[in-house]
Amino acid sequence: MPETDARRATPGAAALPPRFDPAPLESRWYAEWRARGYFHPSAGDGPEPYTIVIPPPNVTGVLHMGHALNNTLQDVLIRRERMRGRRALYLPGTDHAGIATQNVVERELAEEGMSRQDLGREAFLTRVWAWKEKYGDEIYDQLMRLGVSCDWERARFTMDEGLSRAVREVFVRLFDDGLVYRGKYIINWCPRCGTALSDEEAEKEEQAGLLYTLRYPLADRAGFVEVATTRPETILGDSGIAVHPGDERYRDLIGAAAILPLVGRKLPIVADDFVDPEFGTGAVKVTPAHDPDDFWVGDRHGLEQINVLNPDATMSEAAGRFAGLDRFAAREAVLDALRAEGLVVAEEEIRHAVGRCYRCDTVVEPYLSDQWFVRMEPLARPALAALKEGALSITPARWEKVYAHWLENVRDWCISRQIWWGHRIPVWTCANGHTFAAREDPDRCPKCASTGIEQDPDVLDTWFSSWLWPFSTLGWPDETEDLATFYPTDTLVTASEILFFWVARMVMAGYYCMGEHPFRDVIINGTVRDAQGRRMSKSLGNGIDPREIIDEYGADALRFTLVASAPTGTDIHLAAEDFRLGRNFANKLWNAARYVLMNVPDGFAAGAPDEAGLEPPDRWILHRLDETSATVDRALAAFRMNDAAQAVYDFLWHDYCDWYIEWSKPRLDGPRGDVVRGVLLTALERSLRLLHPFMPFVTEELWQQLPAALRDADSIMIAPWPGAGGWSYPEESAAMALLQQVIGAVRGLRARYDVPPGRRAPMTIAAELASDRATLERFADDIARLSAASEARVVDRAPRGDGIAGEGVRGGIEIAVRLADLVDVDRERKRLAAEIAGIERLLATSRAKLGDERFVSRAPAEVVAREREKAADLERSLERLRDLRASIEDR
RNA sequence: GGGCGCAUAGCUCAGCGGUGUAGAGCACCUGCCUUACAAGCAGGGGGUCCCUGGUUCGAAUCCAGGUGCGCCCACCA
Repeated sequence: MPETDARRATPGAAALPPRFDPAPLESRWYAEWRARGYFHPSAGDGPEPYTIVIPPPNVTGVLHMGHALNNTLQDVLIRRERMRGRRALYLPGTDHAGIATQNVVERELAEEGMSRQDLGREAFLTRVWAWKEKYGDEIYDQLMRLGVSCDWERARFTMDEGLSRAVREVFVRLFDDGLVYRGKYIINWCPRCGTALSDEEAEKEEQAGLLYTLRYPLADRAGFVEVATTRPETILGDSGIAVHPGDERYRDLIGAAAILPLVGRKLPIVADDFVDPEFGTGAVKVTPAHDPDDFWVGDRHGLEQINVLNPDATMSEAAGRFAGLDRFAAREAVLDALRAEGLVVAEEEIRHAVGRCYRCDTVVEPYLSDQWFVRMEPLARPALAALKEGALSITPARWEKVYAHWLENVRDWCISRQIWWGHRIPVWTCANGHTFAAREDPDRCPKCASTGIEQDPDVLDTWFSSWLWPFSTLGWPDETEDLATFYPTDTLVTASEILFFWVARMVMAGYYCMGEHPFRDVIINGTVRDAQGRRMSKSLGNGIDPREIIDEYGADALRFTLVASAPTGTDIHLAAEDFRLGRNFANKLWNAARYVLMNVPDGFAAGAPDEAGLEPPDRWILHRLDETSATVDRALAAFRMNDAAQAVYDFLWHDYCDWYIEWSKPRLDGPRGDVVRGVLLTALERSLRLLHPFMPFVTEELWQQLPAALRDADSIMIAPWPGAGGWSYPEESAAMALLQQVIGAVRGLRARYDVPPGRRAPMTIAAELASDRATLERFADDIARLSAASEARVVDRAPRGDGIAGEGVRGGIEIAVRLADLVDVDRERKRLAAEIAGIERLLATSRAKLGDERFVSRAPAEVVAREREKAADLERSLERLRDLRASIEDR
């Protein structure tokens, strides 16, 4: 840029290129903040703490948009509280993600032609740990690029020594309290992963299937009974038939028996309320080992449990001649055999829910096996009470109902998994059959001192460590200073999918272990979807990689766009180009700062502006700044991060840049130049602080360029959060609003009559009120300059006739311009006709309203008064337009 | 089968403690390289506020029913 004017050649301005380039400053500032220890609050005595624990991403995880949104929201809250002077702890970590991680390593092994069984348990675990050491921290690097201010010195992993101790401690406590039990139950079995899944991990999916009606002969008499099934292969495990006790059709059969085809087993016919007489034939085959309902029916009626499946979903020995077949092959084989005997009487297409493994999508099998469970009901009680007593809130509030409903109907939690990677269940059995849980690995049985002890081979569900996350990460079960300082945590931000998996269970664990809620507020963030509204997924290939967005537009752009794009809890639909919103805003801010810095001479004595020297535009922008700051505070208190982001955006772009900077231009060289400089700097500095939680990098970089006297900290990160500046100037604000309206009207007129930008026509502004006139006269030059008029003359009555076009600004104020030769008369005639018709229409509506006795008598007086004003305004406009039409026709 | 949410401009969404001619961003059109920013500036076009009914002086907004879409829960073989 030309540096002809020495005053403008400041070091600050010279350092800023006209285009904002985020990459270099992001890495520089992140390293700097970290090195200075800003992320690491101290425990013990000190200011009020504020804590957020991260929802730990899987160690196998790669940063996706969901993480980016979730962690940005948390960082916004954390950075603001830090600026407010609280000891803000954002505690990061990762989850060992049992099945997911084991799958990754098993896949690696498979490529080498090996299985985990080939390696053996010890060697396999060594290998998983090696994988974790190598790749486990990658997600941290990705989070750092987002700019999140996590305390990396406190990062935890769910299989850390400390967290493993916490897991043991809780398990043993639950065990000793009788809340852990082992039972033979129907669980969801994933044949591919070879493990049990909790109910939450088995995702139900509606799909098309066939419902077969099968005919079973009766045992001791002629005839048959018909039953329906979608899984014919399971008939091999049938051990009874159930009908509804009140079902007339089957009354005689209760107590009798049927014969299971292909097998010949005798099936007692029992009566049970669970049967829906309306569905199918009203008779149900009972397969206690392969269906959860049937399990309970069998339990009530003492029916045999016959497991016809192997863990890999091939048919077991119990399946007789079908043994060894895969379950789906067996289904066809059984059907063929039944058809051969004429026992398949109907096949019907239906839609039904099929469970699938949430990790690998394999169809899960209801499967009878020995598993460990946690009794949930006693744990759920305080978690439910917390909500009702207000110790816990969920935003958006509608999720509170969902949370409560789940807790009220909570089922026991299957916590054992038949995999190797995870916390091994701390239960041992001795040679004499004693079973016990222990905090430390024992070498003998505590009851009989037998040394022949064996540990349960299974590991715990991954969530059994993550439900302890808010306190295990702070050192529990030890009474650490961290725990005393930072627990309970304050805000938990997470996705709705894990409300039950994780959030509800954390609340339970919080009360059970700590006697206190683990966090005060739960924020449910929405799902980031693609432009078509589809969930971003690997298989669809429609995901937007946050790292690519950071590379292209910068972390600030990514953060701002995500936060500003949707209200809390609402899904966000985004295409990659949409992130230009944030990129453009960062660039706008950058250039606004460039402008200010270019116009602030070296050594400018910056300080709070002296109120006495302030003119209306100065007061207006400071007034707006205070309003914005209040809006941001209100929005953040209600966890409406999008509204807060939007408020700062609107202020900076539309108030500060569009108007105040433009006002400032001619004044900088005038006698009040330094006042304007002071206001420019003050407003910029404060809005940088307001924006910092959302866009940490660009705000820090620009803030550092400001005169040192304005900054009372080494970094904007630890600068105070802006409160009210005490700038309340409603009158000046109203005056400025009037000017903006007038300028808008003049610009509109010019555009409407195609006045070329070079042509500076004179405008006349008529204002009836003397006070309005005074304001307009005072700023006539600004009006002319900002609307590209050659002159703005202020009068009390608009001139009429002689081709003068007008534009009403509002009651009593009008803009007039002599059309002279500027206008195509024909076109203008048409335009006028349309406008007159429009106004006549509005006037008719308004008059009808005012003529309606019911409106006048029943509506509030002020509403009626406003309606009268409106009608009067319309009448005035109409009169004006008719005059104009007449004067055009004259020509 | 229950529960919850959504339906407003071509797209993504505000507005919905009731009141003047329903807003923003993107996209589109017109004119501007005005020395902070063309990643910008100024102006503009574009909407039976899903449908039906009700309450009211007045409904995008409140109520009821319907339709469509989405999510969650659930043992219909």
